[in-house]
Amino acid sequence: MHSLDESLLSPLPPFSMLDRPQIRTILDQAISRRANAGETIFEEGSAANRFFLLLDGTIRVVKITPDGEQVTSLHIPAGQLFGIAQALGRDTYPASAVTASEALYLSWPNSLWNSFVTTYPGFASETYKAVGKRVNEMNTRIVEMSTQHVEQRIARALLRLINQSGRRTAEGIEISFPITRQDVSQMTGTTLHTVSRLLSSWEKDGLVLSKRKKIIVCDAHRLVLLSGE
Amino acid sequence: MHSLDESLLSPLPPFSMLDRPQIRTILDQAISRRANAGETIFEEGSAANRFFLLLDGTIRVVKITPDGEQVTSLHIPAGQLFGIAQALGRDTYPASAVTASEALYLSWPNSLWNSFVTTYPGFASETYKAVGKRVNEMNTRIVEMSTQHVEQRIARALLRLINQSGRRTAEGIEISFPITRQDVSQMTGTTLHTVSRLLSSWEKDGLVLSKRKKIIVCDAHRLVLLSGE
DNA sequence: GCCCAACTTTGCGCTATAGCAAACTTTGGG
DNA sequence: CCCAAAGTTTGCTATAGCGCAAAGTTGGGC
Repeated sequence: MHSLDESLLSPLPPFSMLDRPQIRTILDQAISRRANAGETIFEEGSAANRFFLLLDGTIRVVKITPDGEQVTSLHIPAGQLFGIAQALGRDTYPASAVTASEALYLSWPNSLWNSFVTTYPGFASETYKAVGKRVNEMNTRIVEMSTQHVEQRIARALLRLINQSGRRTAEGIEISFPITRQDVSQMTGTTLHTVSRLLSSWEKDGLVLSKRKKIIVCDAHRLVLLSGE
Repeated sequence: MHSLDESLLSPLPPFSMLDRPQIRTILDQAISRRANAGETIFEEGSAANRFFLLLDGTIRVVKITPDGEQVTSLHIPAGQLFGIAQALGRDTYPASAVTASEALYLSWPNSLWNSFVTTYPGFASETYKAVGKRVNEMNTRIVEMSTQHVEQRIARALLRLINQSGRRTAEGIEISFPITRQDVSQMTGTTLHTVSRLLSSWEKDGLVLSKRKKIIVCDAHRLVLLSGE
């Protein structure tokens, strides 16, 4: 495990107020790992004894129902903390974390959480801000699922994805990690069939462009209209 | 505004580790208010400059969609903190708080939040535990809405309500605040019509008993079965 | 005690979407 | 280069639950 550079962490909100020696200490306490796409980093319900920072890639936060269905509650882009059960006063992870693409991440034992919170200025507040954003996103999901049609929900899901982890290309904005119809259906509470039909018809209309495991939004503006403002 | 008794707060989790003089100080800084059923305590999006504790009654946490539809994301029973935007690093309330019944509550200016968190042992951790529980509840909602049918969702909603604020009566367990079909539909993402039909048929089967603005669960066990284990 | 507004019930038709099924396509590995 | 596995498309059918409409019921305020 070779030494990581301080510049990795210094631009990230939770650490932005710290000086290099502080970041050095934090890095030296971290374990760094790489994971292939589709690997599970931690499992729902298991003892939460570490917290994580995603350096590269995307993480899917997934819940599994008693009858085996998967529901994706959140996507975590690079640069964010995850698995922060401590911030929610929990000693067990509320959901599983699965890599959507190849990922690089750091982790620390929970025993360090308190010292991070108390000794590093800005860490606590930025963390709770992140929690707040996720709570907000979940809330939005609930509202959407209660009031909107599948078409609008899928449109919004795509918009959220390109917003959060879009990559500009010649044809439009591409979702920067592999994503299947199935994945989208798990994010929107539908079936892969419906997603497939919808994407096909959008592709005919030039709204999107999709290959296997890949979605490119060509006309974000019209998608916004479809999503119901 | 007469003085409140320390025994009001001492059994509540966020304050349970404090001694009477500490609670006295906290109480003396609080403003106490009463609200009728249906009153809005604070509005989604408005500046979050106070935080609250519900002493009596029930609060509905409500979001309103651009086209005026209401979605209830949470119910808060007596004894819990609410409007704790600070804990989520926000400076604006993420949803509106509406009283479901007559309510009694305390509130403090946000400027005191930090001192509460730092000077009162247990306050921070208990608060974040509460946040964690709510996050969990929201997650559950999302999973339910994604995978379950209306019947199951409504069954669960009722079970959750009697669990959280049920009152034992001769006929069964009664939801301890006035609740309409409309309210239930806003909690489950359906229409009042569907809720009405379902409640009627459940009443025929002896599962529930409902009057105007009142629901009593007679056979919780069979309701659990309906909810899909 | 009566009236009105707020709730509730119920019927009917419609449609968005799930469910099922089967064929097709892509891709990576042996 | 071919095969298997994973992902995608598409057609058909069934139906849950919504939207609309209209009539009933309840209870609080005057």
